[in-house]
Amino acid sequence: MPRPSLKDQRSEQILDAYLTCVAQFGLEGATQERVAAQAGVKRPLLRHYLGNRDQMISALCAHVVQVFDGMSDEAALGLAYAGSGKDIVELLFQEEADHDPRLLLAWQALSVAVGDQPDKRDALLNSLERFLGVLTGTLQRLFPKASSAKARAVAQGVTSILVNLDSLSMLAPPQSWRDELRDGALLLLTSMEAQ
Amino acid sequence: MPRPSLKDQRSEQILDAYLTCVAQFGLEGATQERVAAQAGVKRPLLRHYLGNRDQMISALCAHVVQVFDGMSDEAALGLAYAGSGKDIVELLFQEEADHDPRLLLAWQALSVAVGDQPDKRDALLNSLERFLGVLTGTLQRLFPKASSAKARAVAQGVTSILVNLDSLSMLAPPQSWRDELRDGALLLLTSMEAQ
DNA sequence: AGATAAATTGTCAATGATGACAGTAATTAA
DNA sequence: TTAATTACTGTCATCATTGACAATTTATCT
Repeated sequence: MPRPSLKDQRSEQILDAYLTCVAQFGLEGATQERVAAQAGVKRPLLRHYLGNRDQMISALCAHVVQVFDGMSDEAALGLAYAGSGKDIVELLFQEEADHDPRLLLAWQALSVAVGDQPDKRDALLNSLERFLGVLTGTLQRLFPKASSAKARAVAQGVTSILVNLDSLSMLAPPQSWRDELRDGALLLLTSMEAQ
Repeated sequence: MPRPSLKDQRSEQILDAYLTCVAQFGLEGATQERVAAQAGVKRPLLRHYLGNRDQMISALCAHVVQVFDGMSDEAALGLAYAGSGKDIVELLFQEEADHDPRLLLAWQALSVAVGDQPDKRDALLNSLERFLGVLTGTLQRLFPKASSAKARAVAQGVTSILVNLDSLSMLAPPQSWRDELRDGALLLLTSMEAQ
């Protein structure tokens, strides 16, 4: 009887536009006007589908976490075939792929903006924890002789370099910096073999 | 004849309050009201000393770069006495000291917000480059046998971990994460000895 | 065709942020 | 004491952002 609901589809579309704006302008800079323009809809629609500002932020947070988790799962799939530290680096730092930095930029913007709200704070931390878990697990599989603490430390370091790479992308750093960061990650991974 | 100028002193005071607000709320969230409240002055004074919004942002950018450069110089002084990778980590990751994460948070917030303005972009990149230079130089002194490319890659990695540590500070991560990040940096530095 | 429920748009009031400037207070030199 | 210059405050106009809701359109089922 009723017109078919577009709630899921439109919500996704708007949240992705929201994510883009937050990555570019920060949370406070991502006004409803900008989000609406980015999504190609009129502003009142944002409210219709996502509610008021606070609810929009909550929804964005959940969306970022969901996308991040999806990325972690995807990485886990790829890393299952990794046979060396070099394989890991090539998978995580591939440039030919369409890895856009929006996600981690939005993740960071949210982390500084909602870090005082325990529920969102934990959700963001958990999403990062999942990625760290994937990476740590892969390292333990590849280097079973190393301590799990070492695997964990290396995973934290590699993740830091990945995050930093996306952060820097807004400054359009020279290609050499990207190479150096990738090499840094490779060195860190290589240190898993030592001793 | 004239009343003595407080321009330098007040400007510094206001810029530091501005830096604090940008670290906490992002560039767009650091409204003049908030900055004025943080600095303990009335809003019209901001305009009196720093000009309009764009000029305030430019001034903040210069201020952040200046403080960052000062930190790099200070680090250079301390690193001059470092005799091992462990010394470097202890100096850069010391917790007893009053290293507050505001600076790097504001640096990041600015980098995503003004990354499209070549002058500010270059200023921010140069400030990071100075820090990288200090760290790379120290590594070359400590490990003269390693290639300079390797020193550079390790410097990039350690810097990434430092930046990430300050980013995460807003999420109040468990102490174990901090330890793991520090250990990751130490592993990276230790890899300078290999081969 | 008509009923129903959702999608979409138009519009206005309220609040928030910035720009601008007049006006007052304070400090120093002559 | 007075002139000169700066520090500081009060206040208003303007624009941007958000919240809210009425009104319209569209798609589906009976």
